[in-house]
Amino acid sequence: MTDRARATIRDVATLSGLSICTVSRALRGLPNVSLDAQKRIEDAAEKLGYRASSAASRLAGGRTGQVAIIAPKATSWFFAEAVEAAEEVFADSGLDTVLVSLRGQGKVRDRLFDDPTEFSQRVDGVLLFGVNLDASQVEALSESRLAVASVGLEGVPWDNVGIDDEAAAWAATRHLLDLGHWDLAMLAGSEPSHGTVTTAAQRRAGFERALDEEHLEPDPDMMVSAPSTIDGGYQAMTELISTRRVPGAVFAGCDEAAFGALKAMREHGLSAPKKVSLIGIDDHPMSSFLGLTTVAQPVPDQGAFAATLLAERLQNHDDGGAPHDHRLPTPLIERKTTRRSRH
Amino acid sequence: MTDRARATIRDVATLSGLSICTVSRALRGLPNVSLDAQKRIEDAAEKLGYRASSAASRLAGGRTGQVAIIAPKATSWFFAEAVEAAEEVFADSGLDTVLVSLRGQGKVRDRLFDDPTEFSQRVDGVLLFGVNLDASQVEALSESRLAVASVGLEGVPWDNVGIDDEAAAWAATRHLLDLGHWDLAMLAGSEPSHGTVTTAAQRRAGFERALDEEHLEPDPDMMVSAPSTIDGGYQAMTELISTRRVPGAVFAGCDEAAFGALKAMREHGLSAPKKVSLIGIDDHPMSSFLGLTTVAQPVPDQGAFAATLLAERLQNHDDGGAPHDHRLPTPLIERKTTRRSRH
DNA sequence: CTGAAAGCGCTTACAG
DNA sequence: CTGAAAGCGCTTACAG
Repeated sequence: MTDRARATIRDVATLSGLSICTVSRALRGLPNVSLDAQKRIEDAAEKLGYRASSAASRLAGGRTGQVAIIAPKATSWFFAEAVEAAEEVFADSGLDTVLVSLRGQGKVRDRLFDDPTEFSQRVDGVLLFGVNLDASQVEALSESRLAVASVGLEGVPWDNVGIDDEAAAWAATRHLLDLGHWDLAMLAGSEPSHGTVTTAAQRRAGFERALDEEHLEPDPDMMVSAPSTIDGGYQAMTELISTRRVPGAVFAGCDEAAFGALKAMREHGLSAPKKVSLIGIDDHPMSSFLGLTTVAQPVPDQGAFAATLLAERLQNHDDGGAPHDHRLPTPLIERKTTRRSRH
Repeated sequence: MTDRARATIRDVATLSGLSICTVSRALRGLPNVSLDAQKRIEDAAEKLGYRASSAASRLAGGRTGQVAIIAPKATSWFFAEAVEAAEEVFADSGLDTVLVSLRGQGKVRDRLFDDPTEFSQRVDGVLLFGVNLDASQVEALSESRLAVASVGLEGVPWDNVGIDDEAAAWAATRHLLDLGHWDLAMLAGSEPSHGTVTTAAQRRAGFERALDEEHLEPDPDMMVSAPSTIDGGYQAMTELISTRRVPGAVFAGCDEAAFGALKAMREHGLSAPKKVSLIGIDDHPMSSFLGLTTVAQPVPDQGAFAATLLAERLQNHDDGGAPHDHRLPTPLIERKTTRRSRH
């Protein structure tokens, strides 16, 4: 193109009749600019369609106008939705978003986080999606000049947004118990479900707490570990049915595992809720299609909220007070795979 | 952090005993550098962990080291997978990827593409995913200094990767015909399926061509338009069954529509392939789970291939010859929703 | 409240 | 093949 030359700060200075440096101050909302100057500068900038060069600005020690979104995997339903929502918020805040997928590889993560300088050169802040860092990485990051926020982490020294996995699992189990089921099995995630190591463990804890409240002893045979995938759920449920026993109800640690379980049940002539009640967690887009009862987690909301917090910190030059851990609600959505026990 | 100062080009120059400008040339692979100098510079850069500042480099008129991935929507299965694959290729080529989601809104697209200067300031190239541009936007983009590549477009003056939608639809229909079905219905996409206006139309054309080859007249009643979503397929199939007639076989313009069709059939006591044979296109991750026969399109491959072409253009300073339109194969995957007609 | 000067780390002609 | 100089468009102290 044609790239008709963009207006520079010098053009704005000339047009407004003020110096470059006053323009710079005015446009960044810094103090020590008279009302009159401010107005003339804004008018000039507007008329010229001026937009600061991010490269020049960054080089001179200012902002890049960019944030990084870092996720273990961009293809999963969860991340795709959360990332899109976050990107939208950033775009509305005038920030470009750099996407960094860890591809599920710890080594990519470590290369990146062992030296946050890598980032601080190109972005103003990072939004972490379920990326588990070790203590020294957390420290390095929080001491960097970067603004940080995350989704689905625990005990981090920056703004975090997530759900209460333990409570969600408890609610799911509680639903089963309330329907009169006491012979419960759990398809428990055996690995980071959204990259967060703790998710699976917490969901298991919620399950156990609900049983405990009813003075029910969890049957080890009924706790089967399953990767948080359709196939994982399929394998686990198949194993349960064919080598152990058919429980009265099943709590799948995530919806995708529940889908697999559904398939395994069907293959064994069992159906939900007729023979077995089945509940999941997540409210995957396919869940309503399959009629799966589940405990929903708000996915775009988590991404958007965390992005908003990060954008605000950036706007306020990071003095937004102490970091906060936000837990979003997880409503139970009763559909067709659970019903009252006949016992 | 601590941000221990990064090595600059000056450090590399000092350590290697050469001038800044020779270092700059050497590191960018430009000619006019002696073998000896080249080696000393590379060693020094390596030892210092030197990486050029993208801001400085950009400001001085060089590269940004960034590419933009522009997609209508980051949440759909197709884009999530293709984008991730592309991001991976870019990362391996040392490029950061800026994610831009159009959120399905034409106005966001137009604001962006009516003035590509917007981009050229921050990225070296753009990868378009099914983003339909009008003629003047295409021209502006191709005349810009940006390298461009795309997935799923048609007749554009840059590298493009996609599938042959018409041929894929033909193959799907052919499969039905080969099974002895002649009473065919199509659930035809009524809108941009992946942002590309032409996808739906081409799939419809492929369907019609296959019928035509058998001298079958397409029955207008059996061509029902359906948004390319589960619900779209559900509504369309419901309408077909309840207000028209039950065909012998159904070709769904995409797998998600096929899922919805499956549900509608089930609700009407019909099952595939018992009463009706059903085939889709895409090979959505859920398709194997549901046993759907389909014509697969390679999704990560399309993203990765297009990204590779773009990265190569960038590497070769864009003199890679004339742009090429690549069509990837779409194999038929026979599963459980189609079978031989009993007529 | 305002501006002249220096400098951020590169690249681009231009000499040698 | 190599290097000194100018400049990219900003921001940051520092004077006024």
